[in-house]
Amino acid sequence: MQQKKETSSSSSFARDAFAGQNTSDRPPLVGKEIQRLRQEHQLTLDELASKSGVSKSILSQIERDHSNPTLSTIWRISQALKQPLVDMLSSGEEKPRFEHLKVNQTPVVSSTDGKFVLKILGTLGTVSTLQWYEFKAEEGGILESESHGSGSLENLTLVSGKLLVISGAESRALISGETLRFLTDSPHRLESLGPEPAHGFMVNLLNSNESF
Amino acid sequence: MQQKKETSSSSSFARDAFAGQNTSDRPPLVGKEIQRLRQEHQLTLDELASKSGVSKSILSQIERDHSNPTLSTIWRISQALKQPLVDMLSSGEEKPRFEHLKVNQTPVVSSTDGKFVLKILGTLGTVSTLQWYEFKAEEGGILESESHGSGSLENLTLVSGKLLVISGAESRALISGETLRFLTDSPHRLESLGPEPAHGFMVNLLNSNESF
DNA sequence: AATTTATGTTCAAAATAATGAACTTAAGTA
DNA sequence: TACTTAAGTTCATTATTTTGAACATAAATT
Repeated sequence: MQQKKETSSSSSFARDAFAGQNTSDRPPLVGKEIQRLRQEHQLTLDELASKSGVSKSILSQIERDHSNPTLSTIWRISQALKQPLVDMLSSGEEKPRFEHLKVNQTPVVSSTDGKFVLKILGTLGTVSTLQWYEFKAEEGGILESESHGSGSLENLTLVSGKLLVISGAESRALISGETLRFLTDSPHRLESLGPEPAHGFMVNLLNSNESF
Repeated sequence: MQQKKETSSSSSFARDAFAGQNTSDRPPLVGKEIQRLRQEHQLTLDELASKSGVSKSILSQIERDHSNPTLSTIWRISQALKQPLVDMLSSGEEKPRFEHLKVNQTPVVSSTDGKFVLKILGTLGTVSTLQWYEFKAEEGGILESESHGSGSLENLTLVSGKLLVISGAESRALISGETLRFLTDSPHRLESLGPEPAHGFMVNLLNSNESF
């Protein structure tokens, strides 16, 4: 340590090890994110320093990516900024922020007569436990479904039109604006009553616990 | 430098700053996790050292939580173990609970100017991990949201109108029929571009540290 | 303009993380 | 048993982070 680094502004850290954006082969650059959060919280370096217990000089350097902070340092900063440590680190990482599905990329299922159209808007869960849809059905359009498995739940909101929902032995008629939540552990059926087309959304929880 | 630490086995780091489990007021202890991963990969300290470029002595200390690694060190280790840096750090962290979520329980939320109306259609999950909405917004209607937490995902489908979505530094314009899936771990904003009112549907996954 | 005040940056020194070599310990083998 | 090999730990040294104080800069006040 007799051999000091040249000077902070030309530290080997920023120049050699971490220069440039975090294009996947370098540790994340947390500087910008920390600065953003600090300013969002309306804190000065002095204030953040006292809140976090990290000296203001190192804060200044970290924000400018002139230092390679220690785990404990990052952690103390994240605490002071009430930000999960993990978020702060991943903020610099390139994550797919948006996934934009154009009109023609949205999967569409329609009944054989074409009167009932179901657009699959999304799915979640490794074993497909959740799916949501938009549907449009002209008068007489029918969607028949098998059982989705024990405990499965369908949440249906009708935006416009009239709809008859039959599940098991029961049935309900829905009018515009209403929401129905029902079990789909048996075959069920949706039918547009018209005269105007039915339009709505569904969120389905598919229970895949095959443990019964 | 003249004043050396006593000896690594009684380093002030482990004893004072990081002793005990990570019960929320200390930086995460990554040692156990790194060791687990290394052994899972059937690597010796020497092998991991050469793969990661981190010296084996410091690896040994880090695994025993006798050192407070640098961001770049943790990162190089995570690369060698093919483990997302964030996962390695969060393994010891306690998961953020979401009691503090201010998502309104009221069925309908509207912006102050009344131009953006959000209908809460439903919720699922014991800790409110899933919510879905219908929204309608006339031209200029704006919905501002805080971060929903790390890993949170918003799935937005526009039925009609035009909508501008801004999340973090990025933004997208949506036209009728399109779907956008984006991360909501930072403040974000929806704006109806008009002239016709925007109408759509959202499914939000409010998740802690699931990697979707 | 001169002074204060607030904010951020740089500097020398101190603390500590990282390195490579030497040292243990244990397991296998002649 | 002695010898070798393999894996991990400790040691002395080197490289860096971190600190606190001094410095710079800009904005506000007298």
